[in-house]
Amino acid sequence: MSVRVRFAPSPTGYLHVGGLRTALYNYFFARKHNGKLILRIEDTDRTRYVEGSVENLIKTLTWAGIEFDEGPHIGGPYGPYYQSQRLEIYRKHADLLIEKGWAYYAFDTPEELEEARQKSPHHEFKYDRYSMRNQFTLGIEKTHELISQGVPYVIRLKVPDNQEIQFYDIIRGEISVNSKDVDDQILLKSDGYPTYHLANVVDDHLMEITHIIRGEEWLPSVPKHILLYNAFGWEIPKLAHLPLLLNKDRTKLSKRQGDVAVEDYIAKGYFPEAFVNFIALLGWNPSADREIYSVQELIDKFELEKVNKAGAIFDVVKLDAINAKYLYSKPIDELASEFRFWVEQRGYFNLSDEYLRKVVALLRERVKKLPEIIDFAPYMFEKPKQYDLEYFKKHWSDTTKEHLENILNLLRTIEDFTHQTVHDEVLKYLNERNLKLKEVIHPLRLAITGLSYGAGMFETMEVLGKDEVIQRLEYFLQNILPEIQNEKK
RNA sequence: GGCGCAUUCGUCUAGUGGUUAGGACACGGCCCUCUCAAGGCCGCGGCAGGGGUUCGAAUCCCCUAUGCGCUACCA
Repeated sequence: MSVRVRFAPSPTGYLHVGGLRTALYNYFFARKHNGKLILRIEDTDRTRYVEGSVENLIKTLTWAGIEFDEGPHIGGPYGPYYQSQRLEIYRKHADLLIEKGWAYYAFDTPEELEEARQKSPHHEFKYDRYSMRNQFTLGIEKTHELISQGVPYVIRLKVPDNQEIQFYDIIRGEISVNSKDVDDQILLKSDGYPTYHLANVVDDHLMEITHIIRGEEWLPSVPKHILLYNAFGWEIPKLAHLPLLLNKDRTKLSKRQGDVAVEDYIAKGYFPEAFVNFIALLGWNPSADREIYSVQELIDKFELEKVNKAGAIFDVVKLDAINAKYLYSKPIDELASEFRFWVEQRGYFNLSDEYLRKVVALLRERVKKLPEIIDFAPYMFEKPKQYDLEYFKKHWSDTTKEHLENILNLLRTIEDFTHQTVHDEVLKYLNERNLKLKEVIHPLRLAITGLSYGAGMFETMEVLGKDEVIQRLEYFLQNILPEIQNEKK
């Protein structure tokens, strides 16, 4: 039987990084086994629905390079792929469970249930079908009467009293739970929508899903699902419950402690390849002898059996390191055109492709993310607004001004303004006077960039160009120098 | 509270009875050097604890501890 897996998010806003990893593992698994990947939207909670989130989900998944074979955006033979459009199907199956005696009607209101919960000492509440308001306490006739009168009701799963429910998880192995610890789960809500438990079992079966790969938070409800599969007489898909992604303090990854939306990382300028690479390695590792893998390699090497059991902390430092590796190795032209987007977002237009290419080539090794170049080297985009005074104090001597003026004149004479020529000329000047490069290179850097750090100074000068360099030197010597020397006193 | 799952350097992990417990990121040092990076070399640092089983345990079993998840007419 060919592999069919699904990613089934809830349209509640953004794509959670944990969700992305789940989607990724499903994607890897599907591709590796030449199977199908299905996108199914679990929108059975109308109160949590966020307008436009499905489009956003698909957009973000696409950014990450995940392609679906079936889904709401592309259709497919097992649709509809919105659960909200499958209500009759769930209703029919719920009725079937009632008929077979696997489910029953209940009339307790949310308020009544809440009250019962409050009364129990330590969250010990479990639905008691022999004391609450349902078809067992009310009787069949009364039940039908209430239903025909239009009294709201839910359909609950009738969980057997004391039965050991066993199942096998590909990642965790044999797991066993006694049914006495399983609640009579609501399957069909009073608004006619199914709960997750009914909907996912029915859909996974009807959509012929062969492997359920999802987050660990679903592990405790597997017994309910097993009961449902058995009640319907259906085969249970293979199960694989992924470990959770955690905050630095090992709590479940949450909004409070950083960004959890994939969209946030897109906005920060991480590359999709790098982000996917990083996320994929949280909870699974093909060999551990390196950390950079292409998507194709991840697909080829992926094995559910090798996924870790314990949760993994989402560490941005590592993400940055991986992103930096991609930044150092991507083709310059590709980076340059992408860089234009970030540069323009910051309000810098009218920069040539060639200029952006040079800036990226010179500075990419000094930052973790492409847009960081703008903050790291603002002098590439505008004249210095301020000058590092500490840097000035450290490298300025009584003769520095004179040398800078001489070098400025020297630069004016250079026709071929490349880093090599400038370097040679400046060094010639220094050698003639028996001076070291350090005596002028820092003052030059300060005058031209305002900062104490940056790429090689001759390379920087070449990129900025002769006119700009001369302008900046002149401006510094005439306007800035008197000012800061004044301050110094 | 109940039930379930988990536990190898700070972090991500390799490891499936015999290894000096390996790698990467981070951190520290050195080299390179016009600064900052990058790169190279070196270093720091770990099997949660306790019992078993075994000639031998990070690996198998049990207990404890800790963490996490679930315990909704949310997914």
